[in-house]
Amino acid sequence: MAVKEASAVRPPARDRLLAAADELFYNEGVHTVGIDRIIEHAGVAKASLYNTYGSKDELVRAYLETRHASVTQRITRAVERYDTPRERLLAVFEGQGELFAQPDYRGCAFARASAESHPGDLAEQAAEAYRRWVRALLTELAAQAGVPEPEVLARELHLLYDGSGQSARMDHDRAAATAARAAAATLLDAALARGPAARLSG
Amino acid sequence: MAVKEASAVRPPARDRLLAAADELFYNEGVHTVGIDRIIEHAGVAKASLYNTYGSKDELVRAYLETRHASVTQRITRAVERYDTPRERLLAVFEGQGELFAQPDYRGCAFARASAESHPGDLAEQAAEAYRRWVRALLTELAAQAGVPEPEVLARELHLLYDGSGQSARMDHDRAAATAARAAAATLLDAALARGPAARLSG
DNA sequence: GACTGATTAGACCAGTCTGTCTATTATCTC
DNA sequence: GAGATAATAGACAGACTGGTCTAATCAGTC
Repeated sequence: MAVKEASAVRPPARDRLLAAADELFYNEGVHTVGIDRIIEHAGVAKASLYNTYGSKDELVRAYLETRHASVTQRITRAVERYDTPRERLLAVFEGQGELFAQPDYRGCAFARASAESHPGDLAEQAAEAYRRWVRALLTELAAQAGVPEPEVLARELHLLYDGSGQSARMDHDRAAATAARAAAATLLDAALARGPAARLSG
Repeated sequence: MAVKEASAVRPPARDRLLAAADELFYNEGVHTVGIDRIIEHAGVAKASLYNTYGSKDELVRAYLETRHASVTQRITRAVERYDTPRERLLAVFEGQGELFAQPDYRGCAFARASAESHPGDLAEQAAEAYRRWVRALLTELAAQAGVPEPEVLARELHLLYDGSGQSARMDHDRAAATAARAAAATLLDAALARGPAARLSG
């Protein structure tokens, strides 16, 4: 056995720091929460944070990457639960509803982080990547549903998606995703009624 | 003539401070912008700020009140431009489009300020008041349009309204309000088709 | 010119922030 | 036990924050 196998022996300090960052950054804001709060919450020395992540910015990046992976995975799984294109498209809002149902949901992490950041900042880049992912997913699912102009519908649905997140946060309305799903169904049906699918059925 | 008539002689320092606060707070964030930046931008001594507003918090309050008055006035005027209930309802999104068309639009001021603030904070209260105003307006206009359940439609339209603001900010898509208006028209028509108005016409 | 009152620039205070550094302690392999 | 490694607590630096205070300057009325 070698002296050490860095990849096999997982240092818990890194994970505890990330968990603490995730909780505090998300709940109280990236800007507001200081290094001292994080290392205290993680039970870790300050030097360990800087040995592990190098800077607060890098910790923020890791936090946002974790959020991105977690959210996209949840939405993807919700979509994969269904078979029909219509259900799969609407499932995006069901996945969003699952996010809202978490006990301490406080709004879209990227919208929050981006609102605190400067233009071109790390947080804004992460938010833009997330938005591109959502838009691409909605466009693809709209196309598979047979909508004549998938980009147009995807744009409208993205409005609902964003609005739903904001309403869940600011109105403390966890059923916002349900309303968004209903509105999305209406928009989808209207788009199909205007498109080639309507000609086939009519 | 008396020695001074405080209400007649308007001190420009107060207004210059408010203008500087409006510009800097909105563009760079309430938290990020410090007192020094504001007084420098306003061309005013620090003591004048504290003699006039008392604290940074009070300046933030004045800034948000100004924004509230300005935005609600713009939306109201857009609505009053039309006569038919349908046009008046959709005009809300036209007024929003006018906001987006401003050269340095950076998203809903209340969403931005609220994202930086703590729960129960001054900024969050202002954001909630603004949201209540929007929701009440949408509900009233939906009712006047003859929709059977105005609250339900208003909630969906509020999602579009919020999403539109967020898209305008984060996607730099100033035509977001146009997409929101189109989606709102679809939702309105669908709601009317389900309601008593449909029975009258069908 | 003298008085009043507002405004000015800027020093200053106490606190917070990120980040560095030192010195000590715990852990683990030999 | 010896030695290497990593984690620890915490002092410290430099920059920033909101806010107070002093002292000088300016305006307008008598």
